[in-house]
Amino acid sequence: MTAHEPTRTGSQKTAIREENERLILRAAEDVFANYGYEGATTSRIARQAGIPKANLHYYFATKKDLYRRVIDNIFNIWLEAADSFDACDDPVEAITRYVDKKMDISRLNPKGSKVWANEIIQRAPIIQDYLETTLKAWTDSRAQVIQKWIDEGRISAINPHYLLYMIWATTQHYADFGHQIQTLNGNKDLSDEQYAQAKKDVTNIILRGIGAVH
Amino acid sequence: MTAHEPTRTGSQKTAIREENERLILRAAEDVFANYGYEGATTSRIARQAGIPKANLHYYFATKKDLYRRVIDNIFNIWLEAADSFDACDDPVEAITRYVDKKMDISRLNPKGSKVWANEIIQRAPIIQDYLETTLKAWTDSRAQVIQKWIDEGRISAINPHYLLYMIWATTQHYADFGHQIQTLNGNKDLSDEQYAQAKKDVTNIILRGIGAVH
DNA sequence: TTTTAAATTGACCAATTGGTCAAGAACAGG
DNA sequence: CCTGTTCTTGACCAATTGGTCAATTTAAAA
Repeated sequence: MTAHEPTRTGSQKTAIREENERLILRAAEDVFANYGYEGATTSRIARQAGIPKANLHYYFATKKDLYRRVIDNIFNIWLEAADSFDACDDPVEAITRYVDKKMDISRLNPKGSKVWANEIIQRAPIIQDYLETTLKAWTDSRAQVIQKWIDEGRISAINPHYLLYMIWATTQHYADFGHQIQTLNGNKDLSDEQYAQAKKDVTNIILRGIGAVH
Repeated sequence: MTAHEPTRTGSQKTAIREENERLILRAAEDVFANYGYEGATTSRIARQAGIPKANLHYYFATKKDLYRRVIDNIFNIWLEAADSFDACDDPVEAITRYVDKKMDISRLNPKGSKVWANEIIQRAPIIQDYLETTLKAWTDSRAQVIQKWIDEGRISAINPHYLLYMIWATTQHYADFGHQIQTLNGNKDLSDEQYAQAKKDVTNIILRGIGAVH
């Protein structure tokens, strides 16, 4: 709980608080993504949110608190996308949907993905508990689903974990390495058509690669 | 040129200088990878190299100089690996070799890969020129090779760039997200056997995915 | 209106940062 | 040996950092 959080019973937030937290979180995501955790300064986040630094610390006691909230957000977005994996039992459709959603997230929310990547690269100093609990549980459970597909002969025998890593790596690459992709694309962002094509190529390579389609 | 570099004609370095630069660069790679550019402190790098901070600044005038040298290293390592792409005209063999080498680098030199990833995530503030010159030239040239394979009907029609991104993303993931992989592997590093299997799965999925093997 | 709580803010602080400097130590060639 | 260069290092500095605080204003409740 934040030090300055109102002490009223219940956790209802004022409209002012709600709005300001939203502004701060949006600015924080941007600054953390572009400068890393240490490179991000609370005064820069405050400036970008359009408020004095002291006011930022009124809403978020420490930089770490703020950071954790930003990571929370992207992690929950991914978990929601992951539901598409469960929505159906057909490997082709499940993987197609999952890749589709993750590619969309990389396009619409690249900053969150970058903050996550940064955190993992630096060995998850803040959110190691997420990895060991929520992420591990989700991963192992979906690996079982994939293993079932293998046992049923619907896809070829590969290690389910390495398939998941491949999907994560490829889809998140379009967010995390978006700047490199943009540069190699003649300093232009991928157009809607290009992005759609990338999505199609990625999906096809994976589906054919695991023998789900021929 | 470094401010304190000896002014003698020719660029021959003392043995002492050679050795100390090596020590510092090794420590710098580690610290930059684990803390990011801003999070890394010159005093920490110096401590890890076993020398006083003032001595570090005798060899490398600024933190930025040091950082650029570290990035230079990993970039050259990758460029060498990329030669395997040219060594042979068969798509199966070329891609197999390239993936193999890149996976090896991810295992043997994960820190360099992490520093690079960090730099790209933060929009390449220091090494943008590399992306626009060397990397762009290399990429476009190899995309042509891949396009030729497509035209000859040896692999299916996909966008060569998106295939390259997929290879980069997947192989580098084993370095950049190594900590996540380790956590999901029960907090144990991938064994030699596991890593070999991952390499095999990655290679097979890609080769089958682009219709190079059946 | 009065009263109480929430929100705002400039001024401030201790700690840390990248980098400097001057004085000396070690080393090389003659 | 001597002489000039390379190397080493503790002490130091201006700038920046995350975070605090007390004083004030705004909003909500009674």
